[in-house]
Amino acid sequence: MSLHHQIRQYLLDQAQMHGWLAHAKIPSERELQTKFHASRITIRDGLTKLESQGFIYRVNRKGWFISPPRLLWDPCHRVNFYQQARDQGMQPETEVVSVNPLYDAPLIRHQFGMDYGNNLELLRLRRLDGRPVMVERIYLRQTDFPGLAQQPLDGSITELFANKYQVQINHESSHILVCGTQSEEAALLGIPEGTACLHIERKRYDANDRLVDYNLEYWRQDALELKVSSRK
Amino acid sequence: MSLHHQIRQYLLDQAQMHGWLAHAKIPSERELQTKFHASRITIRDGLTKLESQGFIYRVNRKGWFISPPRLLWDPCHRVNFYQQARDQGMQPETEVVSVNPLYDAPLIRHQFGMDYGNNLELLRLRRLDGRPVMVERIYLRQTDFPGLAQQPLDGSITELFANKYQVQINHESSHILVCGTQSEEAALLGIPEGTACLHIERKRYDANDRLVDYNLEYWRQDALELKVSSRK
DNA sequence: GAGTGGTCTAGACCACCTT
DNA sequence: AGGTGGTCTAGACCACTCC
Repeated sequence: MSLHHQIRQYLLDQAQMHGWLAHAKIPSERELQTKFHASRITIRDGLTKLESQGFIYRVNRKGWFISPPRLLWDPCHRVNFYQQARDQGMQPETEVVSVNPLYDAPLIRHQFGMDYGNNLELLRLRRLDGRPVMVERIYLRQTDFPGLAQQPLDGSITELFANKYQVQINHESSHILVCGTQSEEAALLGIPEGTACLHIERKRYDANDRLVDYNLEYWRQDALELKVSSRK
Repeated sequence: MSLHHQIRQYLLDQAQMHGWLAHAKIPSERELQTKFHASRITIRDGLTKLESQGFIYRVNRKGWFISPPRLLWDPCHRVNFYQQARDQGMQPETEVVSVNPLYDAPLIRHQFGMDYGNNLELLRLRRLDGRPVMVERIYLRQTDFPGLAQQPLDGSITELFANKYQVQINHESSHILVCGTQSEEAALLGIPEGTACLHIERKRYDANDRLVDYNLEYWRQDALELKVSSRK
């Protein structure tokens, strides 16, 4: 029986015995070493595998913790993040990390076609029950949303578009894949650079098929479960 | 600069210099060891990280290879797997691993409600350009599809439903998440047990809202990119 | 200062694949 | 038989967190 199975079983047993809950800290790597008479690398291999399966997660230099249930999310019937989280008994938070004009970013500007103008990047970190779970970069045309940086940006961007600027999202297209985190995203999420994450790239359009915003999301891979339904 | 970055950069440079393509074998771990004057564990850490990012993949005890482009897949406008793959210049194959009646599987039978009857499990392995990329388990009611096991099962199940049994899929619901592979799935995909994979759970219904089939897919995480559009 | 994970070295033996 | 990855030991030092 391979080691990460043993560790998994041990953690499951302990969790049941001691009533461990989501976010509970598990014994340190050195404790597990003596418990299993194994070397630290072996233990870490097992923990890393459990992490990649979404069973535990790590906080840099603090420890390993039991993963909570995933947030269930429907990218099509896109309801408000706060609503969605609260409905599932989680405490959502949003932190605005930075708002910056983009002077030179050909790949982003290319998304907006010939319609250049200065683009704006909004970088936000979202938490559930205090744990950072997602970093998103939102790109839009500064000219579409004058004075946006002075608005409260920690709520629903969609609602801000609609209420302050009379811009309605009509339809959207998303790509979903597993990829690695870049250094800034990793630092914000509190995970080592290069750790795999669930990546969602989304383009949202108005009723005239004009791109309104371009959105890159990076989710801790144990934090999200997507739900997609085809039309009936 | 962290090691997996160095390795990544080295591999990218080499790939460009030598014109490496998708599925090209990269130097063995021991070769990389001498090249980087690093211990094997350090090398493996780097390779494992590159793997979890979808940049390289492994074949058990054979080596590490450059990942090909991902198959782009829309679970809503569910076109035929073969069609989708060929349109993207990939060579698709399907292997029927087993077809077995399920006598006792409460979790599966529960999906089919009170309407028990013997359920059937169809286990298939799908390849792209010779590489195993996905394992799927399809569950259905034996009574809905008499003699199914005698039909050719390596093509589109949806078309078989429609053409041989006059059963039309009307709508479906999918859940998408990252999880670990069980031993049988891992063995079929040729990866170590417990490796993270992209998991899709799908339920498909007829026009009367009756569950037709229940489908569990396990994708190598570097093999797939999902595309989802909201209605316009 | 003590404890945590992050990174790394220098070996070892095994199972399996290729030749 | 020789090469590959899979698994493992027994150490080490560092950066950071907590107290």
